[in-house]
Parts: sequence; C-alpha cells; structure tokens
Amino acid sequence: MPRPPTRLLSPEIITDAAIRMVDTAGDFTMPGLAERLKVRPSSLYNHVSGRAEIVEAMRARIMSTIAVGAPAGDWSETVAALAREYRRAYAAHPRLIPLFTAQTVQSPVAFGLYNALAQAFTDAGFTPAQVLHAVTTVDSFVLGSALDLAAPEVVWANVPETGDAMRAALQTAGPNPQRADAAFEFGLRALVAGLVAQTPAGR
Amino acid sequence: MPRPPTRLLSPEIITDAAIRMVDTAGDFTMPGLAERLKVRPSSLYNHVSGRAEIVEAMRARIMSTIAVGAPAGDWSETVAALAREYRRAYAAHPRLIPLFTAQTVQSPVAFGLYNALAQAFTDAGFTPAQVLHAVTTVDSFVLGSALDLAAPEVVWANVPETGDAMRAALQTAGPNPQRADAAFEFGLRALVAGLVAQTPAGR
DNA sequence: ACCTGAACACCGTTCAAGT
DNA sequence: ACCTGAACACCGTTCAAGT
Repeated sequence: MPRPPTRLLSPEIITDAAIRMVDTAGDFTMPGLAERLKVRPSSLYNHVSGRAEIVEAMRARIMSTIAVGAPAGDWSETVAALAREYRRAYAAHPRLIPLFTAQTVQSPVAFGLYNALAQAFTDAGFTPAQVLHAVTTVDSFVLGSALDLAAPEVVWANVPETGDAMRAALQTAGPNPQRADAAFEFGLRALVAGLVAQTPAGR
Repeated sequence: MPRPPTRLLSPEIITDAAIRMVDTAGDFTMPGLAERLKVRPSSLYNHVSGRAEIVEAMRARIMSTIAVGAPAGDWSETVAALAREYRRAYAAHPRLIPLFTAQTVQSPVAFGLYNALAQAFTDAGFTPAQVLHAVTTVDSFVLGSALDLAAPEVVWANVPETGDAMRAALQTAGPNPQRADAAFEFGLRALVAGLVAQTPAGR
C-alpha cells in the first residue's frame, strides 16, 4: 500500500526515532530507522536529504532545549548558569555527542547561547578577543565534560599497579552519571573562579 | 605473488598508514588502507583484529608521544605543562580525535599522564575525590579544546544579525590553529588559576 | 606465516514505478 | 505528494586456497 491515508513520516518523526535509536543502541542506521518507523529505507529520502541531515537535525533538537533566559545576578553566575544549561542539554542524550564531534556543524544552532555567554564576558570587561577565547573555553569544557558522561565505567578498570596518587583518586569514583556530574561541578567552579581572576578590573 | 620475500605489513605499518589517511582524508577505511599499502583488504586481518583495533592503536600511538617528565617548580606549573603536552599530542593529528570519541577506550594508555596530574593535585593538598575531579576536569578541557582545533573555519560563518557581543568577538577571530591555540592558552590560564584558588590551604 | 580471491551481510543513496 | 522495489557502489569481515 503506497501512500497510506495518514502521513507516516516527517523530518520531526525521523529525528525523534533517530534520537531514540542512538539512546538505546549507541548509533543509528537508515535501515534501522526505517524498520522502527515501519517503512522502507528509501522512504526516508522523501523527507531528509540523508544521514548527515538527520545528525544536524538531532543537534538542532538538543540545542533547542537550551533556555538562555535573562541574566540574573553577577556575570559569573550567568556564565555558570549557561554552562550548566548547555551541559544539561547534552547530558539528556549523552550517546549523541560522539556523532556531533564526527560531523562538521553546518549552522550556528547554538548562537543564542554563545551570544549570551559573550554578553556576560563583555559585561565583565573582557576585550572582544578575550570574549571569543572565553566563550571557546566554556564550549570546550562543556563538550569535553559531556563526552565524559558518555564514557563507560570500564575506562578506568584494570589500572596498573604503580601510580598511587591516581589509584587513590580512582577508589573514590562512584558510578556515572554522579561521578561525571560531580567532576563537572568541581571544574566549573574552578573555571569560573579563574575567569573572574582574569578580569581586567577584578569586576 | 602471495607471500613476497619481504614483509609487506605489520601492526605498526598499518597504524602509520591509517594515521596518514585520517590526516589527509579525515577518515580511514579498510579498502583505502589496503590500497595505500598495495595489498588486498583481507590481508590486513593477518595483523590486526579489525577496524576498532586500528583506532585503538592510533590512540596508543598519539598517547605514546606524551612526555611526562619530572615535575619542575610549582604544582600548578606542572599541571599546566602536562595539559599543554597532552593537547600538543592531540593537536599533531586533530582529525583523529573524533574517531577517539566515537569509540570506547579499551586500555588506560594515558595512565602515566593521569597519574602525573594526580600527583600534582595531591601535592596541592586536594583530597583523593577532588584529585579525581581535577584530573577529569583537565582531561575534559583538553579533549574539548583539541576538538575545537579540528573544527573548520566555516563553523562561525553566516552568524545572525543580532547578537552584538558575539559578533564583535567573532570579528577578532583569526585562522586556525592560531585561534584555537590562543583560546586554549587563555582557558588554561583561567582553569589553573581557578584550581589554585580551590586549594585547601591556598598552597 | 602471510597474502589472495571469493563470498557474505550490511550500509547509504538513487530512481523509476506506482497510487 | 510520498511510499516502494530494485539497483548500485561501498564497507567490514571471514575463510578456504595458495605458497
């Protein structure tokens, strides 16, 4: 039965299914997507241009959940809140993140977030060049932290006998996501404190 | 001519070719690797178990270029030096990094580095749990910064009309790798300063 | 021990054919 | 407008056959 009465597909439906497939399987394929949607693989191409576009749609979907909001309080509190919100968006679907790093971004879907960060750093008194570096720094730290969230526990298993400092540290490690969350909060506090210290007038 | 007089392949030769292929093409395939090595794809399986093992071998190769060295000076200088060395190793082959994030690490090849960082943080007076968080923070920041290095210039093209703070910042952006390098140095200074400030006794 | 050729299952994508 | 079936090029991997 070609062309059923009710629409079987749309870019949104396909993106939803792809996110669910990555959440459960760690990756997605066009045939796998088609099967979940009870459709033939070629049908997908009536709605999306291909696999790359689905990845970009998933990225846009994740980014669209970021609520920038009005700045409240100190600029450093604004930066911390934006960084937490940014990571929260990634953390909702941690297994998507490796797909994002593999593929070049095609549209600045995170521009609203970047600009809110840039405004906060501008308020802090940084020069435009420093603002760019500071936004990049927050972006790098959040992305790296989000990747840490997707890492399995086994990463740290079977450590060598030597290295007492790291072994002692590892023995305190609980399961994810608590460990990654705690590390992110620790790092964010340090990073924001360090940015405050870099401020020209100590604002 | 099966079995030529001189060995055509080895795990090292295959890993070398894979790194070169990723450097130039952004990815590698078994047939592509075989062609470069003037061999049939099935020949590769006499030396490596498969694609995943090649990725792990590339990771190990990159990590093996990290020189930990003896700590000199303040613990915070040691941390900064290790972070720079870690990122330098990644930066030598930036297009490899997305492959690393896609695949789970199978052996703690970076343990020497992690332990040197852990020792520095222990010297600083952090508790074992804080040491783990601090090592994770440096790891996340370096990985995120290395991914930034692989990002093409176009990422920032065609920004919206709104958003003056970010637009002003973007106008200062030079080409990579200079832009990414400068952002990393800025972020590293902030992060290390922030870590010093988190120290129990202000050591 | 190690390279080859043939084969397999699988993937992304295209396109004419249907309604 | 949109789903299908068939087809294509390509990929990762296996394995018996060669020397």
